[in-house]
Amino acid sequence: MDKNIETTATRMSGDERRAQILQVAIGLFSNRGFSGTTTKEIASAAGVSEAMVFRHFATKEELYHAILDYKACEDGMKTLPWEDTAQEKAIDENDDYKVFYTFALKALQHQQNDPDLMRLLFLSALEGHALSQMFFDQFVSRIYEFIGSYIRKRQADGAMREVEPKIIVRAFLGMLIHHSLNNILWDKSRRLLDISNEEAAHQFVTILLNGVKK
Amino acid sequence: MDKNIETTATRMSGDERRAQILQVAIGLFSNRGFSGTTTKEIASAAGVSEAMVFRHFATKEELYHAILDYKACEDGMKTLPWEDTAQEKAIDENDDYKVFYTFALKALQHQQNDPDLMRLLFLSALEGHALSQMFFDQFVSRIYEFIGSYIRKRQADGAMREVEPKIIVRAFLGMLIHHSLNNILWDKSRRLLDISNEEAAHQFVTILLNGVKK
DNA sequence: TAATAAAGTAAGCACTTACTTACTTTAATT
DNA sequence: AATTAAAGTAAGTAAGTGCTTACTTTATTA
Repeated sequence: MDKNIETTATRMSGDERRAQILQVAIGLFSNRGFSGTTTKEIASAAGVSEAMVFRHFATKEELYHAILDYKACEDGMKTLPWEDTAQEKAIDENDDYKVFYTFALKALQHQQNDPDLMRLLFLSALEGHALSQMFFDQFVSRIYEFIGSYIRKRQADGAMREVEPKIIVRAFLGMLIHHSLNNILWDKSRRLLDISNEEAAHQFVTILLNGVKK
Repeated sequence: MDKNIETTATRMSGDERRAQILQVAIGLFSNRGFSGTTTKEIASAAGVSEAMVFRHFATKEELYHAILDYKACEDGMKTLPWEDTAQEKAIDENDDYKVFYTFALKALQHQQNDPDLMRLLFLSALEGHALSQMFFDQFVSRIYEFIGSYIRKRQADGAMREVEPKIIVRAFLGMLIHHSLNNILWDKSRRLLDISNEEAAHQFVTILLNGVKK
């Protein structure tokens, strides 16, 4: 009578099924955390028996690792600033506003489009998973270096005050990440503050640049 | 032979035991989350049988609620800005730096002294517990109003640019909370950035105030 | 078209979970 | 010194938990 509407030829190849289980698990882990998600839930959300989950991933832990790898590497690493030609041009031209605005807008959009990544990263950090630390060491410290070195250059130009660049980066990332976190966690309906990513990026960057210029 | 060293007359009154279980549970819940903590662990960390935990708190959920109540109300509500005479004086005198610096330093110190509160709040938000939302609605929105109204006053004075105050508050809180979160979660050894609370408060406030002044 | 390998499952294993029950120990009170 | 009420426990329970086993179904290919 009321069987699944489009799930007729559901049998997938091994790779397809593995990828699908991974996707489904991302949604669950990022909303309920590691210990809040059961392998049974994952299996039934994927529409297969639990045994299939364990055929593709030896342990629950291994599945979790695979997700963090996938999310942090595939998803996080390649979507961010370096290798962006517009950004490079702005850097060469010392167009402070453009450099920071481009970065900010990209970050805010990325976080809005994929809240799972942020949830996953915070949850794994809070739950003390090692992969979170690895992500921080590899990815975040590279951002500090990237923006920090631009700031150093502008300080040498006499265009910015002599403040430890890392502090400026922290202030900047703080605004961006905290804003996204607010939107994702507490103020989903934007009752407290409802602004577009463009507006947010503009205002944060304006505050920051006025705050550090000479 | 090697029994507990000081645990001779361990029998406590009901209230004492209840309070002790609560304390012990705070430590566990804030480090492992709700579903990552077992009632057995709580009991043995408190040095009693599981049955005692359930005598004082009907369910695990109820214990968790009691903790969030205790932490958010007792701990968070009363330690913050309002009712501080020095703060009130600074507000009356329009001493922007003092107003924001005092707030920032207090917040940073509080977060450093009691990382459990922050962990608890983020974990419960990520795990989707209702109490987290309640805390946000009651506490955070009041901070927005408190700082926001001061900003509005200074804007009327012509001392600050006409930016939606809530955006400024978000930028400010973003710097503070993100900085604490970094220290608590990823950069515990302060390898990336090692500054005192005073230094951090000073730099963040300087950036913010220069960023919004007219 | 029969052989084969991979996709799939049902049922269960050993163990853990939140929570209970029936009982014992301790300390205050009469 | 006997009574009583509360603090405490040992040993459960039923319903999960991650994970396995022994088996069946389906698609490909020799």
